[in-house]
Amino acid sequence: MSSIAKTYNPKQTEDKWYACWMQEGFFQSRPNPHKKPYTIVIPPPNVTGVLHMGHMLNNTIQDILVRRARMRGYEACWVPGIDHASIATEAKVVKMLKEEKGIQKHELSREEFLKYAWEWKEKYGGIILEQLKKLGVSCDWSRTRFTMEPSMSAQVLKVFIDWYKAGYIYRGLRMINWDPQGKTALADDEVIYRETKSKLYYVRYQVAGSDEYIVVATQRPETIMGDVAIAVNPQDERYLHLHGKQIIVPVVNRPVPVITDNYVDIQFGTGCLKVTPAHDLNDYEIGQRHNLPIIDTLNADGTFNADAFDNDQEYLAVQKYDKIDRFKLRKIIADYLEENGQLERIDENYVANIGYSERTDAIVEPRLSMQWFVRMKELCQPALENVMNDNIRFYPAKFKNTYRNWMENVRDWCISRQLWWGQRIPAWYIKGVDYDNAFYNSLIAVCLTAEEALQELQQKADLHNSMNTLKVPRPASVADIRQDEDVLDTWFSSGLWPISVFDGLLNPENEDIKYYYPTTDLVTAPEILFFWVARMIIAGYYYKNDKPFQNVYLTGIVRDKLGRKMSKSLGNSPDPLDLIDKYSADGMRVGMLFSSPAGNDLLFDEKLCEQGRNFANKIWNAFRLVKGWNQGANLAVPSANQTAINWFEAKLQTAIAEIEDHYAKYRISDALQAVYKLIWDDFCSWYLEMVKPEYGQPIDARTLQATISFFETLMKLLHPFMPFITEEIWHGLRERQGKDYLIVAPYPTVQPISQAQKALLQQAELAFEVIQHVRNLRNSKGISPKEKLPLAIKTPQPQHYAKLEGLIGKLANLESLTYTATSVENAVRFVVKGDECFVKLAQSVNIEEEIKKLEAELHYQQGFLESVEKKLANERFIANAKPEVIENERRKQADAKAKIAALQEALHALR
RNA sequence: GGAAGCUUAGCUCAGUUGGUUCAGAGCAUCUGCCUUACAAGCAGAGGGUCAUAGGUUCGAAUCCUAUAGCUUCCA
Repeated sequence: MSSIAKTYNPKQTEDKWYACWMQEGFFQSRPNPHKKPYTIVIPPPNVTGVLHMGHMLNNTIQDILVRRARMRGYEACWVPGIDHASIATEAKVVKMLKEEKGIQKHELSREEFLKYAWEWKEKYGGIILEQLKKLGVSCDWSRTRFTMEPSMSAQVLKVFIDWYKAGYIYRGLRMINWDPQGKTALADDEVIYRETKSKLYYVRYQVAGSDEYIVVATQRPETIMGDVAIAVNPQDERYLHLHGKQIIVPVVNRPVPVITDNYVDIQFGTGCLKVTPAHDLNDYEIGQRHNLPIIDTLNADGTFNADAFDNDQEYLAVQKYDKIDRFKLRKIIADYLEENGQLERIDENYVANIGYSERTDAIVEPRLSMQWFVRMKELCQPALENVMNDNIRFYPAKFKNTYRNWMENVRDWCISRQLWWGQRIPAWYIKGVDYDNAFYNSLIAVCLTAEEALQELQQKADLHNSMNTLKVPRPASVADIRQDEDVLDTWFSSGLWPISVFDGLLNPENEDIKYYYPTTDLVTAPEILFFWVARMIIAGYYYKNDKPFQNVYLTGIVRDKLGRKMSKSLGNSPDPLDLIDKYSADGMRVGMLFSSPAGNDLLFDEKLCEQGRNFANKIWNAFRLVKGWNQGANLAVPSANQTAINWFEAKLQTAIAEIEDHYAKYRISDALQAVYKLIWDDFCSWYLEMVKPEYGQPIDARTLQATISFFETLMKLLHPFMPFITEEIWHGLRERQGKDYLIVAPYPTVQPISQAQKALLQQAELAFEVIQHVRNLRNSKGISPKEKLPLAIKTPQPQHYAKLEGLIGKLANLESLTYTATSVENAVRFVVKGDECFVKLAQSVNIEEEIKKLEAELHYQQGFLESVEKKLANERFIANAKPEVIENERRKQADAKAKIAALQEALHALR
């Protein structure tokens, strides 16, 4: 025994076994017609990211599922990979170039920039995947994919072209969310709304041809120059007299009409709304309804654009503001209004819901822009249906609601990004044609190469010129055409992930896609239910006419103890690698799981990892104990040991069934909890104590072999959660040959238990109760656990105890266990079921105390019996309740009666 | 503004079809133990009007309604 360390040392163990598993190729998967596939595609982490607690949780769960499937005989395939994270990566590379090399992005050509970006990706891109190995994840690393590698990009472009040709992708002028810092459009869901303290400016607008003025409340005075109308609610009596009048817009002195629109909230501000269609989504919609002009006063970088003003007088008025940043301009305009007596007041305590870019955190600007869109409505139909009818199951199911809500109100998806890092949109234009005008949309070629595009554009130009008086130039060579500058949204490529990782779009008949698709489980965060999950489902039904995965397990958000989301800026996130270092990967995995029911956020506490580490140590010491036993020659198995073996065998079977049930419902942390209890409580605290030989004594062969075999089963059950220590112990329990590794050992299956086993489990419960009473008695009387005590049981059914006598004697440290027909004098007594138990003590018994204790128990039992009998006396209960429920109440009644009788007898004897 | 969800022990959470010996676990607390596998441990104990108010039912933590508080998603 001395050769095994007293505390478990995970460090070498973990590195050793991970290397072994890799070398033996256990993670690698190939289509195998003799096995059923079990497939997971990893939610690809960002190339820019660092490992955080969310990855830990997410990948721990995936690994548990994969490892269990592998042991259960499935062909388990976990495909890892990373995504290119267009905006985030480009921002990082731009920053790096500026800080390290003093290069501005605009000084570089697209090709030069991309060269740097790829270098950056090569250097940092795989970090997370490397770090995940420390966690023990069993991904098939030979299948690692990257969303921008050529074969993946080719698939992305194919989809763009397909969907364009099918009419699902179009180019259009839309109000989009513009990130002035990233200088790119954002999808709706890339905008994060936060309550932000702001100011509300009350500005006076003069009514044309009168001295009257109205007051308009605005949060953004810098947009005043783009005002094209004043809107009031038609019901608003304060402004009835202004209907049809003209109002003079300050600064530019533009007369604009007063219009009425139900959108205007009478309560908000003054009830007058300035309408600036170019800079507010609602205003844009009002503008559309009322046929208002659009004056776009902002440049792409968020500065003022004086060129937007066609009217000379207006141009002269605003010329001085040209190229001034929007926030500086806000101040300037406010000051200007103030000086001209047009600013009535400022509400300094206004809180507005302001949109920020998810990537750059810049305040998002609504902007009209020519972008590419996916028409969602029709594509979403099968994706919605198949979730609602449970063809794809969500765990927890409550997310179906959220999903439906989004799918039913889905809006077209803006997929173009004004960036370089990403798949460049395969759309081609004729140089010299003004494509800002949607009229020329018919002169766009969507195809892979410039050569194809040239041909197509020539034809289109010819056709156009034959039908229109406004001619366009006919491109003579590829030099006369240009490709779209923009790239595609990253989610456009990750939405294809479950198909594209198997090369299923360009090579749809290949072995892999046929075998592994649809994948089995997807584990991800609810935050990206729409970004990602929904889009994979859409693509899945479009291209494979089948779901991309059968089950979606949605994890919670990892928060700190105070319930705050873990973030770098708050500094409240521990470094997962430090935690692994401190508590081992096994400990960390257990810590993550301990408090994470599906879909609920988990408040992470390092204590849980500590608990995981302690658990590993507990197992380790159980292992030390068993390894320390010497098998005695020709020793017969003692009957107490045989009972212990029979009991644990039965216990094990019920636990396996329970664990199985938890897994079936994706209650992973409950499954862990059940394994934890089985090992710590049932195996270590009860079973090992039952069979443990006295110090230095040998153990019989039957018991030793049974114990080792139990230990093996337990390691199998625990392996998905704690892969390292279990593999270590697996190899420590027996000599192993060849590929006899736990990672591929067959997982225990549920065996039904017999009536005899059920009875034994019940008898053991009774015995445990007796043992606990005796232990409690020692505690309360200050009697040492070493002092042996005599126990007498007064029972009409001694056979209930017969099998476990030896074990009761051992675990309660009894001097004797006898049955008695009469009360034992001068003894401490307790009642188990209907049986009175007596422990005679050397010290004298405090009769008063004993009476009090028994009376309290009696009082409770009587109350309980009363409630049960009330139920049974109720005719309607007897009439309505299910037979087994009534049966149960009868049993409760009988048990309580027996117990009361025993208690009364005990009290009678004492008095 | 629209929608969904949550509220159970000091803390974090289970509680499956309404009925299992007064509602369970882990952590924390308290008591006693350095008992020859384990102090990263052992043996025990205490702790809950299941948010509030009604309702349905023989029976409610569980179903319904309202109220309060919290959270998330969408706009």
